[in-house]
Amino acid sequence: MSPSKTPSTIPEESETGVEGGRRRATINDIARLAGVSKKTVSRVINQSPFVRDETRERIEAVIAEWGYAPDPQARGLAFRRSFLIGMIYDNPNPQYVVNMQLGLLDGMRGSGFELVVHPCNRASPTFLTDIRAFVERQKLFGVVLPPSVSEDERVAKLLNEIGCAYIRIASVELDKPEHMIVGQDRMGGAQAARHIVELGHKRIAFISGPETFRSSHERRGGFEDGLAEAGLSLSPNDIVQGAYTFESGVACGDELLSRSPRPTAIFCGNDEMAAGVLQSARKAGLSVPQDLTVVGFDDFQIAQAVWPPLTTIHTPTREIGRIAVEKLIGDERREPRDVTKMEPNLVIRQSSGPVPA
Amino acid sequence: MSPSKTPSTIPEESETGVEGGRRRATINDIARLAGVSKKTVSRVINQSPFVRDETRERIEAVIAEWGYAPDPQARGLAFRRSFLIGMIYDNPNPQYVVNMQLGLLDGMRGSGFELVVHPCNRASPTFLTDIRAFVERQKLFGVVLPPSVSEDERVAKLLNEIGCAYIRIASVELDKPEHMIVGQDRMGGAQAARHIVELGHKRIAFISGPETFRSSHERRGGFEDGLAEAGLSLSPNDIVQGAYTFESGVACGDELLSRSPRPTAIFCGNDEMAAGVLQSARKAGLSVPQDLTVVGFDDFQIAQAVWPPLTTIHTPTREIGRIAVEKLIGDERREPRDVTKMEPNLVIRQSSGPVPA
DNA sequence: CTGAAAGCGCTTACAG
DNA sequence: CTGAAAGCGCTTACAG
Repeated sequence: MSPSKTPSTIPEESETGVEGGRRRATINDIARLAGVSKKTVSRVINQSPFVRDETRERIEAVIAEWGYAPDPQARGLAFRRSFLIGMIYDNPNPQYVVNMQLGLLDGMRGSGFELVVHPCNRASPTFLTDIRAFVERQKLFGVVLPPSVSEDERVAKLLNEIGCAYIRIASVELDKPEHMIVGQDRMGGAQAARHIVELGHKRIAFISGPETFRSSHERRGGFEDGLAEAGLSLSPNDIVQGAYTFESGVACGDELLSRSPRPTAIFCGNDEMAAGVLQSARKAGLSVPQDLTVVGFDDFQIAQAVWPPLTTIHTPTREIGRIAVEKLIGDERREPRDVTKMEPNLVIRQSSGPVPA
Repeated sequence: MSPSKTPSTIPEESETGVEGGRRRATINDIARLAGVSKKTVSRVINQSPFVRDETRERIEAVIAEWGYAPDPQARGLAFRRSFLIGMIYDNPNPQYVVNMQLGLLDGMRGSGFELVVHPCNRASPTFLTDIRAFVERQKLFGVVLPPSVSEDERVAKLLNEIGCAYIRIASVELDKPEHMIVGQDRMGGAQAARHIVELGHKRIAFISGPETFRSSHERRGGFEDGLAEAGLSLSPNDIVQGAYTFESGVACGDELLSRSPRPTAIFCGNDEMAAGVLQSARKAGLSVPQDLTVVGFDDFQIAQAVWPPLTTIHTPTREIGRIAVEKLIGDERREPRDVTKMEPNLVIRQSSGPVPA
């Protein structure tokens, strides 16, 4: 087909080179077999437009035949950037972490990128140093930051300084559009409020997440927005501070349910706390939803594992992860990189019902 | 201190090179600054004994001063092996996955290795091809296989063929000692049996995990061992097949509790199913532990989130992860690489109690 | 549209 | 105990 300077075989190949072959093909092998220079093969790999169609097709055929895939380490060394994407997170919820990882992997499937996970601790004295060492040493292509580390301005500043691409996943827009995926927790809070209002409740309480999570404020704010639409509002007394944990849900539930008159509906900042309230209600001898309506947020596994199954606000965590990666590795020329917004939605199960007569 | 052939500075360094420095030091910089060849620096990095103490100290001082860390990509390219460790898994439990990841990261802290996660699906037609491509392309240093993918002999065979180091985490020894970490689920099953027997139960049932998980068999076998110690045994009728899911726990609970006479104690293959049985008991109007004793396995988060909190068998997932990595990257000369065994242990909470009068 | 040279930051033989 | 040369598998200038 075309002259090749050396024999058209790969040294040491005893079998097919694909199945059970001893040595993987390199760019040199492909170049030789296709009768071109390695630079031209490189152009094909990197989708350069400056290759004649005929040449490209010939090279692509050889690549396919040999099952060649460029070595990410060599490519990374030359590019001065690896093909690794870091997930840096401090979210304590296993379900969230796993869903997010699956979403990120969805987004990089077939791209040649790999996911490197990096839990962190914002309270650690080496917090920023650790992240910097991780990113610089691995020459990460980019990082994805879920809440609450996504809300830390120091991290964003650091990443900008060292020139590392990043996506922040948060409940509000806290950075330039190209860096943001917004979960719109506020909208979810309003959905919960409308549902509770429609059921006729008036004595309504809210269990908030920790102050340090932006989502705590958004979910509360949205809830108040939704109540306001019906002319209702939350007094400071109606808001109790939890910690997004099951135990804190129990404690907050205990406090709210001991009041007189007690609330007929409680909206919780997440499912864990809602599950805690369910347990608190049981201890108090109250039936859900007959005596008390409980609404959660997130729609993680626990929402369906408790009894009764929780009415909650579903957040599309996995989809958010996929879109985050696509935004990170995506084709810059494809579209203006505006902020990406995701919508939560209400899932009605059995923990919510009409206000008791 | 010693002659250096070129000026003792790093080009382009405008600041300290550590904080806010523009360029990271390379092996060449260190060699020049220490007045040695890069090969000698390489010897220090790789802990070669053939370096004079004085030389080593001088080089180490320069390395520390500049905060130099070798580039993993360049090192990997030369070594023909990356510094990435893969976790290949198909375990459906988020808590297990996260705990295992944390354990693996514990084991690699400070080592320069990074963790690349790779969920897989044993039912996929490209299952083995995917794993092969992942391992070969990334030139993985090694992989850790938790259950149930750890139980797949095809994967072990593939890894052996392509010469990739691996550790299998399983409930029994299914490979050479150097490849195994054994969870000893059998022992845990026996612990559950002894606890139930001590409480005086005679009508005892077992809800098994899926046939495809080795742990299902081990947990049952251990449970039967423990019962046998007290002269008790399980008839085929006392064993119901679940699927390690909450829903399957509900279904199996429904079946067992509709029998007459019904069992007074149910041992479940994992916590998820035990939580399902709790829900089933509630539907049937039974109190736990007054009317029914329920015992789980794993001691994941859900064990404490349900009501009553579950008596269960704690498995040290995170520790197992740490030890798996240590075994993988550990110093070969340190010790004979025998099989590593981990012990589960009984955690008594409120779902178990004396047999009803 | 294509290629020869130099380089990314390390290590492996091979000498001494 | 130490070093100069060659190479790992790619890409970036620079030519043509």
